[in-house]
Amino acid sequence: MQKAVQRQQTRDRILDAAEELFAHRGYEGVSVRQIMSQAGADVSLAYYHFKSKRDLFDQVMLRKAETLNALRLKALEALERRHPDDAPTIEEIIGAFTKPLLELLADNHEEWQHYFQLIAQINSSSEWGGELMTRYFDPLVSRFIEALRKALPECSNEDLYWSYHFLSGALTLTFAETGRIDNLSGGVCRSSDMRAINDRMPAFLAAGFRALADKPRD
Amino acid sequence: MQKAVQRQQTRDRILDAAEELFAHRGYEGVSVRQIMSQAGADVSLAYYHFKSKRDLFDQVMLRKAETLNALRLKALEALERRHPDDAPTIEEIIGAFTKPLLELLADNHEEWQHYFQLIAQINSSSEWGGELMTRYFDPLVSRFIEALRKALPECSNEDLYWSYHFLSGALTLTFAETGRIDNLSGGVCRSSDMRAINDRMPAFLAAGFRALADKPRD
DNA sequence: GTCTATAGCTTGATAGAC
DNA sequence: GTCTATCAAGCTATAGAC
Repeated sequence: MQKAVQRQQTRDRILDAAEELFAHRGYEGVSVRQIMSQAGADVSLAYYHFKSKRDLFDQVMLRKAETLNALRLKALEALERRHPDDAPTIEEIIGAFTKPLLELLADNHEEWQHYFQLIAQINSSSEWGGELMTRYFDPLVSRFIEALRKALPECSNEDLYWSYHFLSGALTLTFAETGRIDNLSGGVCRSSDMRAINDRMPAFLAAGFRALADKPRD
Repeated sequence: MQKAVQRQQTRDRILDAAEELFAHRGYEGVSVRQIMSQAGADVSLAYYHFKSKRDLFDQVMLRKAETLNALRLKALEALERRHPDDAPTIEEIIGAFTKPLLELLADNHEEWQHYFQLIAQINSSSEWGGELMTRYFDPLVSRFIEALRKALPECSNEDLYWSYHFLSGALTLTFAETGRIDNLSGGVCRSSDMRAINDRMPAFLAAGFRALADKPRD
């Protein structure tokens, strides 16, 4: 039993190191050697625990996606239970989508920050964005879009998907905490100010959804 | 004179090849050899025309940023000339920010698509996003934010900067054309449908700006 | 300005001892 | 399971002929 525990711990240390380095420098910007050096283990162990560098990357993506998707689904289902007859507001549904991220960051900032930085890069990558985001997140996203459809029955499918797409861009960039808004605003705003984000993002995006839903059809 | 022309042509071919490959696979995912092979020239020529791989990358970024910034400034100034006394609407200002991208894509799709894919990756990169986007785009962005401030005098500085930040995420992801919305929507929406984007993005984002500007202050 | 050739290093991945 | 040692390939960058 002790062996199995240690095995899992080593595996996790490798995944943690890979997550952080991939998040900062991208898949191609990091070598297996650098990952194992940060994990404090020998290079050959990477290939004992994982099939290849690419397999290691996939496991990094998958590990936290499962946790995040489960929390988001739980938040949405709790919201729907509170509205057995009517539909929740757009703000509430978007809140169920974003609140889990804020809570995970509040609990363990560094660890989840690395993951969200990684997701932001993948989402914007022309090579991997379409395939990987679809694989890891779209089943859950479809579930959220269903909820949004019920709350905006007059909204066309196209408007709904484009609205979600704009949301996705704003969300992933925001949680990447690149520091750009700090520079642009001369210090007035800070990338890491999760309270400022929570106060603004759902309202901003919900207004966008409504604007497209209410827009007169051509 | 002929020599100077050929020199410039070779330089441009190298920049074109670098732009396309960096856009698809990122800075670290591409070798100078691959770039020069695509450009149809010898590896050593890369180091004749550019100081290093990183210098080549910087020149790729700079070349089109200058064109794009100039067109955006022209669009904003033309808009302001049409409103000598009153302020333009938020939609019009956002339109002046996004229309140049659509026009450049309409004229020369492939070339500018590569550049926008590159920008999307840089913007979302935790390593480079803050620094490079600031360097290449923030002077112009500050000019746009000034115009938005005039159109939304009741809006706080913080709300303005955060609103622009959400805009930036939505915009760069959209023009990256990753194909994700094609997958998510089951083909209902297409990443490359610039008409659909032009019909929706300014309205979506303008509504977001107004929602934050009108939000009661705590 | 464009080539050949190569220095000096790092890469992903594996074989085999213990 | 964890090490040492290593391979073949690819990398950035430069020196020097023409």
